[in-house]
Amino acid sequence: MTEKRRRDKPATKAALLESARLRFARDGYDATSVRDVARDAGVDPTLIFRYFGSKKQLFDEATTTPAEEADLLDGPPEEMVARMVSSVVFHDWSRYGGEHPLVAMLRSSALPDVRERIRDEVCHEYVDAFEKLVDGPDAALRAELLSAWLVGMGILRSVVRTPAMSDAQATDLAPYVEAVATSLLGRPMTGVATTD
Amino acid sequence: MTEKRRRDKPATKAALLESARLRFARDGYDATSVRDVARDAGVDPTLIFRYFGSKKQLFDEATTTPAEEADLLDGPPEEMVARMVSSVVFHDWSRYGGEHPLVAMLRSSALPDVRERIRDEVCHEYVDAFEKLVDGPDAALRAELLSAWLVGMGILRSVVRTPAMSDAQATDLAPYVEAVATSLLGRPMTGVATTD
DNA sequence: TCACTAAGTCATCGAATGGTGACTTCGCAC
DNA sequence: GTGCGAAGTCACCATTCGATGACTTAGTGA
Repeated sequence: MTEKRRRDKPATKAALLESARLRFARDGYDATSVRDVARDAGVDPTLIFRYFGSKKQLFDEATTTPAEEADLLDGPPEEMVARMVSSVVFHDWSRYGGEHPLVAMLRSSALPDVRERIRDEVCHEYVDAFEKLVDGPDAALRAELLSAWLVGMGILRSVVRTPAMSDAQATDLAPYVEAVATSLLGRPMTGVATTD
Repeated sequence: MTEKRRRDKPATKAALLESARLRFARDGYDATSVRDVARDAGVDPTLIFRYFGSKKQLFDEATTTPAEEADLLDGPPEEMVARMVSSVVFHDWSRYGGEHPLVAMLRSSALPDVRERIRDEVCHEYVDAFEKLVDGPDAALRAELLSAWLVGMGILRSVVRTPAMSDAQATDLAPYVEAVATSLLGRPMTGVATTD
């Protein structure tokens, strides 16, 4: 990250985005200065304004999830919750400071549009998917209650670093994922995902 | 809050703490300036340093939960989870910007000692209490999984403002609280609390 | 080789930040 | 009333913040 780059705008932008992603995730928007980001990237701070316009626009660009991850909707429906748990809790998010981007973004949730982006992502990525699986009444509420569990697990594992959640493996959680998902969705779910 | 106070140190300190509590909860540590807090309290900014020493010490003093709330451990054990849900999700936290202090403090979780304080509070206030109720193996993990659900519910309701959770009443949640708590703790629990 | 353009640097701005010490004024005991 | 100590005010400091515009340098195509 610090090795000298020959003059190369795309590579410099990429380096800035990478540093920004990490800093903003780990320290939040306000605690991160453009000078910090530039120093991490080994780049002159003014390039941030040259390339992104402002600190806020750098933040926006750095924290929009790149939809890089394989779509979690693929695969057997009865494994969906297990797949989501695997993504939120067990995926390697070291590029985001060790937390799921959604969880990291909570640290910048004083910015009103960040709240909105979190809401959109939670709803579209998790609630909507769960809602279709609910068998019974209160589909929206039950889907949100399950989403809340995922968010909470991510937070307890990576932010709060509660002992049992920090040490847990996917197989440890499987039976409880199965039980709670089955209970909340009202249809049989399994706690293990075939793909990671 | 803005009405003139005759010279009264305790009242001035109290006003500063009240403003600080709200600002720090709503905007986080870094986005809150001592001048903001002082202005809200109708007080000269330098009094903050006079009375609290530094911004950080003001934060610490303002955000230590005053153990004011009735002890959640009182009451029938089978209602404990329902009581906790009622506290985290439905209690009026307007003094903290509308969020449970634990949830609000996540916004300042870039500060390492804040993380520790969150962990301590989650463990002592929720995990420990739940752990004693678990009937079966994995007591610690299952207690944390239930705590994670509470934290997630608080976040989805007050920070993310997901539609169903925002509109939900305690009675809407009761059957699901009962089912999930019973499932995770391995013993029959009830979803309604006799006291608020 | 040389000039032109894009990439990167430099000096600097004004505002805001946390923090300090000397000063003034209020309120109460006598 | 009058001191005197506490409560509150004022001027100010060093630093850092986001941001700007003029400048220099490197790479490339002709």
